[in-house]
Amino acid sequence: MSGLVSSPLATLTKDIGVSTEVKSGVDTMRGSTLPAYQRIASAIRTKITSGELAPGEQLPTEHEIAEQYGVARQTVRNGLALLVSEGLIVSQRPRGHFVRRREHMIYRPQAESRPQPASPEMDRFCQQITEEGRTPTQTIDVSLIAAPADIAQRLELDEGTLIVARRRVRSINGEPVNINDSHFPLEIVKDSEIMSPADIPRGTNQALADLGYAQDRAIDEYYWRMPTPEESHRLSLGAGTPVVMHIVTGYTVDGRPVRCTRNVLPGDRHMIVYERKWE
Amino acid sequence: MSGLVSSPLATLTKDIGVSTEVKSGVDTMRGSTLPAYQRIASAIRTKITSGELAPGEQLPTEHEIAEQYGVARQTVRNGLALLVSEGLIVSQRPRGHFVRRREHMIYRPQAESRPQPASPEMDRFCQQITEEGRTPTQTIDVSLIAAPADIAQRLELDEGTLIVARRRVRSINGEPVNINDSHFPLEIVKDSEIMSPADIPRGTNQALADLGYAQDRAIDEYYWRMPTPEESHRLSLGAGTPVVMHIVTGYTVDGRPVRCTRNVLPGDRHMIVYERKWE
DNA sequence: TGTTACATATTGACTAGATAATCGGTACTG
DNA sequence: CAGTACCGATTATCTAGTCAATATGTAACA
Repeated sequence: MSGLVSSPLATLTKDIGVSTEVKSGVDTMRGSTLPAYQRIASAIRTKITSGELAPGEQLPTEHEIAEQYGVARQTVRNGLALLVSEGLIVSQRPRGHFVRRREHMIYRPQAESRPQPASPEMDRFCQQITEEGRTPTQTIDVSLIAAPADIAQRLELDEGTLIVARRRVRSINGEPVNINDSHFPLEIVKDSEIMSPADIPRGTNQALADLGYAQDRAIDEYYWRMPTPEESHRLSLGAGTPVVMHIVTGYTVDGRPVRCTRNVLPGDRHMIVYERKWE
Repeated sequence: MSGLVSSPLATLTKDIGVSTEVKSGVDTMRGSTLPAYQRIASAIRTKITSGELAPGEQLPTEHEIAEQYGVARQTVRNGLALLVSEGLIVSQRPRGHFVRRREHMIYRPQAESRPQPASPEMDRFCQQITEEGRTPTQTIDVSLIAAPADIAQRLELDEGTLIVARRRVRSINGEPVNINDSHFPLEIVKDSEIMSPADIPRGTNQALADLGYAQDRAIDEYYWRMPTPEESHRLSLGAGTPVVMHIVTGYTVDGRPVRCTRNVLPGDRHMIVYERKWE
């Protein structure tokens, strides 16, 4: 369906992209008036970004930090909460606070419409990143629902029209990594294998093509936000990890929308890669 | 450079995509043992997502909520902090807490390599979204820097090699909306107009082409995280708004990387749109 | 030896205050 | 009428504690 299954899975151990040449932040701008909990957070943040505190390393206890800075424990807790909400540390009760490990998985939406890497650059690019051979598992659930507003708009149907929803949660090593909900107009997929909650090895896109609705174009939309509690739970997300909504609308050659897929990608486990050609 | 300037700017007043058919979350799963501050957050969250509390509307004061639930004010504050970190409400001291307004701006990376919408679907799609005619402003700053690791890797140079960094902050109505830092190998742009901190109306890509380094392909990477304090400050971000890192590497027809651009997009102001053709 | 029970350290949740900062409005003054 | 000084409401920060929950290691026990 999307690029996840068919594209190479890989992890980036190096935390690329967080600019290192950028120094000084809000913290140093008005040093004296900055509240204590922010000063504490800043100090720890600097230690993390500078590498003094390595990923996975344990922080001093709240009590120790409080003593060190001469403040109440609650003040330290406020500072740590800030770092947790930034996704820099995690709390493992009652063991302590730890610097978070971060690794990215490559997500390549184009893999569903392009069988192989299109150019040697893409090849080389993907090779620069260590590959791993892990096999994903998934659970599928198909149901008939009334089209919610956003899906209806994209499928050019009225809100509330009956459509087919094919929901999937994909996991790797038992850990869920993304939610993938595809929606189809009922009349198109009625009585087809898409209605059955079984895996379709050749892909739902091919199945759709076999029904006479081959996709010719697709529009990808992305936006990002903090997860709802429901998503946090379904994807077992920690605090401070944003999610990206990825919505794909597929069109036939006649310009008719035949598929609308909604992906939820957790921020700490994915990286999207596209290739683009000048025209 | 990127799609922002040349593509239509628009806002989505409707908060699309936040699934409405998804009910019940962690909050209702273990009602009795859930801590008070989470119960309070849950109740307010439900009022917001259900529409009972409209965007922009003011919440009761902390004192009032504390009285209503029979808890200490600090407990209410913990609950509100949760909602702030989720990006659902904002605090305007000392006026009170307000439900956050959310609107998205279309960001179309392909606009830099495709002069106009490629298909009628894309046209229609963009028209479905209200357009606005606002003019962006920008500040440019060019400097010679030692290549940081992530840029060096993509430009296939050694870390620390001198490169040209062309940094921009783009604003609309005085409000900054994105950070855009382009990097070029020094030998390519030496003594060219790209070195001057002035706007290049025809675009740096065209300028690069005029120097004999026309881009033929590009690779887009995206990943998302919570902003650093420096980014929060530069983009005047509120708490609970994640950012997307967008890294573009441009290649000539020979496969030589000639440009690496790093974009930082604040999560509450952007939506990325791609069009993709089946091949 | 293997298992169970317990002690301990640490974070999570919460209370009941105090003081500071800041916006909006009001009353006073020239 | 314009400007200024002040006041009140509200959030921000912080203190100094209490009690609860829970991994982890330790000691007792069968």
